[in-house]
Amino acid sequence: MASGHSTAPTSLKRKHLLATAWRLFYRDGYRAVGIDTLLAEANVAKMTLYNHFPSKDDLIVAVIEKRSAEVLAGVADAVKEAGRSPERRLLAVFDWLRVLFGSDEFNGCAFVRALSEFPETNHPIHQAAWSHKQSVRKMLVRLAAKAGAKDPAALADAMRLLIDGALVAAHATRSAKPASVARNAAAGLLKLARK
Amino acid sequence: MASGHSTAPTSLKRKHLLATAWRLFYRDGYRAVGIDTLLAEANVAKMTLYNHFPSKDDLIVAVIEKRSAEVLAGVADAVKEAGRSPERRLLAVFDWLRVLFGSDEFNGCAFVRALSEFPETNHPIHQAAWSHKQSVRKMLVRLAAKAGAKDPAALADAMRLLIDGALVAAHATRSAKPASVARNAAAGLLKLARK
DNA sequence: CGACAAATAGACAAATCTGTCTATTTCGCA
DNA sequence: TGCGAAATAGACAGATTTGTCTATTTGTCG
Repeated sequence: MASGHSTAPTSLKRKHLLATAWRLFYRDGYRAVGIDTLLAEANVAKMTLYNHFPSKDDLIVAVIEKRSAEVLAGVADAVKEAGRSPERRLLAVFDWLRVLFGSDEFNGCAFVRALSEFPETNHPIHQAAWSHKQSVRKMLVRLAAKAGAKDPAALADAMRLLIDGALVAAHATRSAKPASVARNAAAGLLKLARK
Repeated sequence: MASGHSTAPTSLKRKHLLATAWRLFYRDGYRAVGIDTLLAEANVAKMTLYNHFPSKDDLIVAVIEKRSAEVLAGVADAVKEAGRSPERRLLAVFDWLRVLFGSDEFNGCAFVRALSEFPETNHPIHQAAWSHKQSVRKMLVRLAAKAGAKDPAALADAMRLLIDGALVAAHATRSAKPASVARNAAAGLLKLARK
């Protein structure tokens, strides 16, 4: 095995390609951005791309998985910063959302948009995007359980609806308000779920 | 003005094009379906299409507006069939969703998918799709007010999040369960909103 | 320096995209 | 039957799509 640069997933070029692909795909759409545009923007040769990724679809899947890891880490951080109160920890997701919505680069949910652009359930990109939503759900179930919900899975399911709905609304309105709406609703549902 | 066939919005060819476009766009995606594919499927000449619609984007907008009218009428029907109870009328939206999710052709929310495929806020297609969501919101505000919510707009906003979240989840899972999850959550929120 | 892997530019394929144009035929209606 | 609009097939433009291939250069490390 070679050491310095290789086609391994640690390659610098690969990381650069992933970063550029994320930026363009998220800004304009997965289908809307062509390979040539990406290569020009990244200043990378075409064969380098196809050396690291078998196809554009594989690149998209890699971008989604990378983004998923970042989001999960970001939310976990927000939970950690929320302190010890189980209720505050559960609702920290919506604080994270509020910050996200306030960002200039925010352009909707990359995963919802992937599900939309590749509507076929069996499509690898669709599955990668949904896999992320399932990971979020798992986190929500844990937090809901610690917050005293009688049926943590049910509360997590409802919260997921609020989150995805807020992502859609914030995208279209360019406003952070849906984060507050969702947070208030989730707080109410938690109250009911504890009784 | 001519009578029988014309380029007026009542044209038979135009309706046929809209119906075929809806079917293909909704199944495979707005960008994914090319003009040639649509024309072949509809058995219509290219110049006929461009005689009725200035561009593909205009066609997509027309498809979305047509679908919006159908959805609003369908939901209104569901509300009417729900009887007199204001609470049941408000929650009728979720019964309509359950039926939608159970359909074999269901493939996610055409409007969420349009927002996703055309993420730019100013884009006419994006605006047409969001305009539908605003119409739904107006309906929800009215129903929420009659159901006794202290802040009908706030309840409607929360319900919209639940609805859009359910549409996304039902798309990815091919299940009608999100309709029940959303309905239960909405019923809980209504209870809280009445106090 | 020598060797080898990685990255490069760019041609190329074969298909597809939206939209335009023309010449012809079909169709409805008076 | 004949007028005029509507629809047709099909060529065409010009750009763009993903992916392959080759020949060359760059870069790194022993």
